[in-house]
Amino acid sequence: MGRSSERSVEILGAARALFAENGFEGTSISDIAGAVGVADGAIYKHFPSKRAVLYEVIREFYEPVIDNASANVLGISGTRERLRYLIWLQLRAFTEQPELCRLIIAEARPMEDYYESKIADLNRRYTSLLVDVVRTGQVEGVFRGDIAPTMIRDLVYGGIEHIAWGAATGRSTIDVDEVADDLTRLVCQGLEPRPATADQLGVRVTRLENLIERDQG
Amino acid sequence: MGRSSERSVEILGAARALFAENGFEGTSISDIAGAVGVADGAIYKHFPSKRAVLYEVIREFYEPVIDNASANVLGISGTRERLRYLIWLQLRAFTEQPELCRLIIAEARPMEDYYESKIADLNRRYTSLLVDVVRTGQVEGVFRGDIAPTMIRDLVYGGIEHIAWGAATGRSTIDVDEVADDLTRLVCQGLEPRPATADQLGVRVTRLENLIERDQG
DNA sequence: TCGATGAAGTGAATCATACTCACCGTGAGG
DNA sequence: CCTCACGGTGAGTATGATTCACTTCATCGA
Repeated sequence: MGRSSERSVEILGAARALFAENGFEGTSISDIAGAVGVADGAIYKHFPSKRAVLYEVIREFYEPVIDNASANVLGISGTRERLRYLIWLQLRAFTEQPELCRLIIAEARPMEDYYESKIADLNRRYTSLLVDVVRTGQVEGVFRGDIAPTMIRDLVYGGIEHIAWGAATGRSTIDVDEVADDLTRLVCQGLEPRPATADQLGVRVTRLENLIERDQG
Repeated sequence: MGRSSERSVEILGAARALFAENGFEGTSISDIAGAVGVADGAIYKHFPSKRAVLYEVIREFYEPVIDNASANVLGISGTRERLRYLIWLQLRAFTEQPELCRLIIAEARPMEDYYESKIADLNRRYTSLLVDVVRTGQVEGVFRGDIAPTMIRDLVYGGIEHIAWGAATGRSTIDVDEVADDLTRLVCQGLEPRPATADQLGVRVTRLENLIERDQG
């Protein structure tokens, strides 16, 4: 068992490097076995499939990131600051671990069984941090309550993905702090509860006037 | 030439149906050839590769969508209304053509050469409609000018993708009009120019005071 | 009418690659 | 000393994209 788990670690290390370098499709089992220095069949003594190797590589990377995030958000006070932190974290992941992010988004997520995999579970756990922050904001009254927190989650993470994709694939760069500021500002302002304006009241008064006149007519 | 292009149309029709049903990976050249009633090799007399067939299937679907969108946005007055229209269009695409959307996002986009393909060009043309709308809004003063319109584009389309993904893959449903309203409201409110608040002015006054005191000190 | 041409079609061969399997060697425990 | 499970081997299988030598046949200039 000792030797076996060491070998597993070796395999995962080699796989991670190769996947990051050449992608999942671009890496063959032979490549991984060759890098470790064993025959192809040996890989299957440790993992049931190439895909399982990929998922395990991702899990090893992802899990500490999530633990770190969950541990830290709670230490931040203020809904806006928490939101900014989560946005900033994600943007930083894209710029500091572009290959792994690319791997997750472009190679793992499109797979048939992704949504039943451990990786999808990790992702749900991770993004639910933001859902909780938004929900708290709504309870505290700093955010409008008439919009689903899950929609904000999708908007933010989907948006970040698109914004940072160029950076993750090396076709452009982003300023993490600046983008985090812009996004946080936009979302927080967009979620602000609005006091009644004269315009809105005007519409409602007109409607009432029309109703009353109809009654009288 | 007549026969040839007819055959190409047949191939694309069969491919589209099969790709939509079983995905790109789940469809073999033999499947397509079989559906058309020719030998495998015949496909390669019309398309250089399986991937080229996919790109062409997508292009045929995508191009009219874009032409329709470009023709119609200009007929809509008001920045907010135009924005809502583009958001609504995209959400509707996800609910009405879920298989094609899935194909583009999960199978075409992760490919190596996607960003050099015609499909990526079409996408750029399509999403630039929204960039133009936002830019116009900034020029007219209904939107803040201190945020990149391309960021809004990424936020909106990335957000929509995540929001509608469950619907595109049949794991959930969305109310297109409601989501379009929510998103439009959020983005427009988030982009509203803000009049100076006492808080902001306070920061600036303090800064000036400090500068003056230093000069005097 | 007829031979030349080339587009469309054929299907077996090639190549790449994930995965299986029958067998091997070894070291720890009985 | 025996055995047996575990890690390892590498040839074999299956699948699927792509190639290619060859065939068919409609068109066309002579």
